[in-house]
Amino acid sequence: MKGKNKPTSVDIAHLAGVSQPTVSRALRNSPLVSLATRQRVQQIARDLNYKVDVNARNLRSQRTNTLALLLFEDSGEREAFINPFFLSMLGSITRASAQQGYDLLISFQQLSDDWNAEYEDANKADGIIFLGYGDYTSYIKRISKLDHEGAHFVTWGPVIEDQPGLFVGSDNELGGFLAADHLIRLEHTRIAFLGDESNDYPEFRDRYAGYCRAHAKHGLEVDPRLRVNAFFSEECGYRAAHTLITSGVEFSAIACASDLIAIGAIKALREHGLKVPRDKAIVGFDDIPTAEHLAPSLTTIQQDTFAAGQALVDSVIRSINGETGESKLLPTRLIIRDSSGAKISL
Amino acid sequence: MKGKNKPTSVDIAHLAGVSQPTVSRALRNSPLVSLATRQRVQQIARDLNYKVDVNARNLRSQRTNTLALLLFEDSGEREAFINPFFLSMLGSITRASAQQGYDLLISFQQLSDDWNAEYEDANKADGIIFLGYGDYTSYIKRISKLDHEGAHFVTWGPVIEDQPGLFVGSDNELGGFLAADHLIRLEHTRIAFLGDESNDYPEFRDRYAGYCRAHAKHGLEVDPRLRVNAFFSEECGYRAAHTLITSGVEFSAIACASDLIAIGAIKALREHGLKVPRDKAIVGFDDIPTAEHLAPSLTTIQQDTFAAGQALVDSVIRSINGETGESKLLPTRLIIRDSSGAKISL
DNA sequence: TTGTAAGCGTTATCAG
DNA sequence: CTGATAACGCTTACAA
Repeated sequence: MKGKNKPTSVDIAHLAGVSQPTVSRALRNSPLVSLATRQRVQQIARDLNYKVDVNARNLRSQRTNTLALLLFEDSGEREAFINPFFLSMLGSITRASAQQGYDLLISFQQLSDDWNAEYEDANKADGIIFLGYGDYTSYIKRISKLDHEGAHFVTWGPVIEDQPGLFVGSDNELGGFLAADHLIRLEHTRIAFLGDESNDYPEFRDRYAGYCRAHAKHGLEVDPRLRVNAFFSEECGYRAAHTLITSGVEFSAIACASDLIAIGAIKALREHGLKVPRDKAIVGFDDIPTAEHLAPSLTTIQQDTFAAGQALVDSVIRSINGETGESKLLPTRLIIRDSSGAKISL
Repeated sequence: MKGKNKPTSVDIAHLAGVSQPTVSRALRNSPLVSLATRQRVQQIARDLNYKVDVNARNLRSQRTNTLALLLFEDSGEREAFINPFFLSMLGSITRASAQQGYDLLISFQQLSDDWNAEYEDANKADGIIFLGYGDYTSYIKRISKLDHEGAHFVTWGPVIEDQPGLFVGSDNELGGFLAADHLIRLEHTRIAFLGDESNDYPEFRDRYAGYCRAHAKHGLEVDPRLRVNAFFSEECGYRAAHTLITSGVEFSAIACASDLIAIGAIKALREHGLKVPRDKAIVGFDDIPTAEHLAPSLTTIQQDTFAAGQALVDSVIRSINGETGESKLLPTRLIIRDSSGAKISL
């Protein structure tokens, strides 16, 4: 049934009347092999549909030409649901690694799992890209360990000085600033912030920090009662907005720590008879594909997933090659649409 | 710098005072090894953080425990843009393969590329999952070849009798039927169809066939002028709708061959001052995440990506294990939202 | 420019 | 239940 007698380099060596290493060299286009033999060997290889056995190659060379992408999610997200922002990242990482000639092995992990799992230890991959939102205190430990072991990896997340390993991340502080600054310029002074309150998630913490800086810049006080706990999901955003509305705390706008939260918040507002942006202005964060199609279309902070994918892949590869990598902070930008009421009031 | 002296099974053998194959057996929990040695060996392995080198293992066993996912796109899609429907598929395939204990190697290909590339030939993977929309006539040839070579693969796409290889796909004909039937029940008699006209894309052809069947069932003629060429993207849908509107052909509803097409069509209608669903009713296809958030929310045909991912993974794995697999047709269902005007007119 | 020899770290096969 | 021995198919050194 299997029918396939895969040809080996030895077979080709026989047919071409050369030694087996010569075949190997010829196929790698080594200039050490004469043009004549090189072409002869390559022709035969093509005829037989010969493909180098990567396992043998990897075993011998101790290199896999493969990157592993570990996507971890902290909370018990609904099965088979992936945050659309990470899906975009996944797409751009896939393209970037293909472009660099690396295969990509992908894996979903629970943060609770034994993480680095075995990708580099088992020689499945030469390097690892970590992607996800996670509790910082929990993953910083694992990362330190990996770093000590000399693993090659890069993490998507907060870019902080003096932390082990390489990081690539968006400028969340800037994003938070831009969002709040935008709303303040639209004359909002009571702006709620829907995001994680624990400070364990540096992305969210930084977005809030930017929010605070915008307030400071405009001489506004930050009212802690306007910060409402919400995690990633639409569901969380919905509940948070509901809590906010029923709390009686006065507000005229909401800066959301993610687009999913914003979607949930809009839903909650609508159920309370509040119109966006007429009654409450909304700004999201991420710029997921859905954002532009929402009603009203969502003003949000865009993260450049394309650049992010490239930067992540470049970083790991540099690390693999022993070059000293550097962490990289990517700019975020404000995308003005309808939900913030900017177009109406301008 | 690399600092890592990865332990091998030989090291463990020394420490445990047993032969190296015994170590190997113990680690695989073989009952052939006495409980005592098994535990001793496993303890040492844990202490040293030993991980089996997969390249050595794969080379020797000629099995990789890895699946390859080839996502191909036919047209010159915008870089880094992936059809959201395939992104969902990708998510569910990733989960399903993890669940079955397989690693997943993913790769984007242009249909023009040398496809099967080398995944199975190079022993990178034990089996392949093909995902994408593609010109049937073009890929059927490649698939036949793979089939002859005894490769283990499954294709997402049209489930047709007597074609080589294994297929898993949605019941597109049913979906097309449900969409048109729904509109006809809402008293539409002039329903445009926006999708590929060439018949080279069986998914689209089947959706149109279902559309025709619904017309026949209700005793309606199908007007070929109502079939307008559109491919996958929002852009295509936009242009197609524009063409339709300016053509002067009368219509009161549109069945779109994908949600992206529907999004583009809605945009075009709006620009012509036509309201959905008041002036024109719309039904999409796929049920991408954005569909429910559109304004108006999109009535569409849902494909069960969760079941699809599982079925695909199950199929390849069965094929790998030499079991005779069977193609699988997954049901599609109508999701009624606002764009078809159902809720209003009922 | 080519060939020879060795070895990458496992698992398979046999014999004990 | 355990051990010796031989592969798996390639790349690297080194020799010619």
